[in-house]
Amino acid sequence: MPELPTLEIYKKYFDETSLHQTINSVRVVSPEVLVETSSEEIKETLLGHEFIQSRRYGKYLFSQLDNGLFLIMHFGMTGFLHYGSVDGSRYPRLLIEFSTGKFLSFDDARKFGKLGLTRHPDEFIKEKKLGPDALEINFKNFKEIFKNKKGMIKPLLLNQHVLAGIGNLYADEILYQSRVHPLTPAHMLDKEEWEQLFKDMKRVLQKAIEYQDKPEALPESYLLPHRHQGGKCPEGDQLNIIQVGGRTTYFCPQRQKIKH
DNA sequence: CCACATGTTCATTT
DNA sequence: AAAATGAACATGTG
Repeated sequence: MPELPTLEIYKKYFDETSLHQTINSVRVVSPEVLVETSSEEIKETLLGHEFIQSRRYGKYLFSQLDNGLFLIMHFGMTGFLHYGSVDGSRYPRLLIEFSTGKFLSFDDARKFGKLGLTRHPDEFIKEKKLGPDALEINFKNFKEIFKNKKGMIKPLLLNQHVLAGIGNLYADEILYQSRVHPLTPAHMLDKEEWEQLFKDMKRVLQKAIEYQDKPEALPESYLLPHRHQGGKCPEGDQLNIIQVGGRTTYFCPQRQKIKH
């Protein structure tokens, strides 16, 4: 489920389990997930060192080592971290063993995840042309990034170059909360709708983190618990399912009317 | 066997 | 440059 709230949970998990322990062994199980680095370089960088802190930006987690380098982690669609014994991880791609005998596994069945190294996360973020982080951005900048954008609102929310962190599920939730139709051209939204969208984006992301990124467990008044075939809007209408920018999109035709 | 999946990137076309 | 569309990536699940 790796969207921003997921990453926030992963960061907490990483910080609580994997800091300040010397790394005793490193196994790159699937070199295919490495970007601009090699198994050898990963080993050299990690071995004998320890993680001292981490930073989340959008859907990325940067884990800093005591040698100044950062392990970059992106979790794709099915990636997650597991700390403990090796058995707890079915599809390990990178296995780190600490001096305590415990393992940290970067697990990713589908291998859409990516691992890399950098000395400067800010440079990496710049090179990747990532937009502002959805949880950090203020309203002024939020308005600014959509200025002159003519595209549909949902693909823009999903575009990591515009705004970093929002994925398919929470994009649907944010638009639902804001009563904005996913196909609405960005320039059609008025000032009040932008304010609503900004407010709901923050609220949804924070709520998702509060609920441990379990979309199904959100309150009944949210879209996500009903986001499945045959699901109904809490207000009674049948949810519509359409494709937007190649992604499956759920919305309530009553709540979210297209403007024109 | 088929359809679908929380993400990103690239090619093609408008 | 922008924006829309579709495919590709690799693999599990229903």
